[in-house]
Amino acid sequence: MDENTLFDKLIAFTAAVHQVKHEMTQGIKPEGITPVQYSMLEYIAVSQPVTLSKISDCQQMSMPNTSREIKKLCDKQLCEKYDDPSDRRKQYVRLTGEGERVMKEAFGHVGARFLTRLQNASEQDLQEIVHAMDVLHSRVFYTDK
Amino acid sequence: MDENTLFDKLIAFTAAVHQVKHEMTQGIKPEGITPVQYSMLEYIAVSQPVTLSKISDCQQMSMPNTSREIKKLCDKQLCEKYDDPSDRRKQYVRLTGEGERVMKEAFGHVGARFLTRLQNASEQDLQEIVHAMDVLHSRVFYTDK
DNA sequence: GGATTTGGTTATCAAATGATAAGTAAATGG
DNA sequence: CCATTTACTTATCATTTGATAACCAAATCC
Repeated sequence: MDENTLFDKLIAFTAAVHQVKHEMTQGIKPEGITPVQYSMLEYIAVSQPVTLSKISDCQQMSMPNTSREIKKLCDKQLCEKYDDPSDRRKQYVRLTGEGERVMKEAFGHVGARFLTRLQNASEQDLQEIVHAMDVLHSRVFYTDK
Repeated sequence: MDENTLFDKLIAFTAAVHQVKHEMTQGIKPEGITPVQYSMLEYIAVSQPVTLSKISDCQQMSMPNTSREIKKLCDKQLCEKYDDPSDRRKQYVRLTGEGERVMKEAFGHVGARFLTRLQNASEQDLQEIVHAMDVLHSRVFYTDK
């Protein structure tokens, strides 16, 4: 396998995913939420409950800025903090009911848009697509570190 | 195929790609280039030559802002504009030699980081990965519209 | 050939984001 | 038990980004 071919494909592929995701999420962002906040909500939605430090790490933003943005999201009642009983320095963040609702709706819109791309795919095509995602997710785009 | 499973996987997958790409490109950004500018350079690198309107469309930023940022990149000698002889309103953008060099280096760093994720993959694994990218790129994450 | 559209520019403003310094309180480690 | 580290907060500032209005010149459209 030619290494450069692989790299070129990786670059092109990640760029494409990035762009399509960008298109898909255009206009769905809940009222009054900034892009960074949306991205945090998305991360919380799939990883909750999660500490501020973890959010800071994974979203690659400084703790002060993470703290500020989470505070804003809490003010908007989209998420809430609660103490870790075993370590009182730590605070976990989770979505509120409203936050769940908002993100569910956002994900629904994204889903609907993806659906238009998949509407003339056969059952077999879908199987293949799911398999491809599993392969790449587990082998290349894993995020645990 | 359960539609929700597919959506959940799509959401999780795009989030993972996004995050990994973010990690991969951390710290590689050439001196004095902002995130938006880097993203534009990346787009130009894989799509050149390309008009300002097209960049504006695909990067989903307004023409005034596109114009401003491209101007900055031209000032930095990373890209250059030239006229379309058949339509004198249009201007194409392409990387300069220096721009090519800078992006090649950036892509090289990203490639190297991906390599560490793939170092214990067999030839067969790599084939499978490339195939998976081809499937997803052509069926789900195509960007021509 | 005059109105409209297309492609792009300049200027300006507000908001979002990133970075830094300085602080608190709880846990951990000799 | 004192020093250090971890988890998080508050405040502040500069830069980036997004949005809008007003403009020019070339192309196109009746």
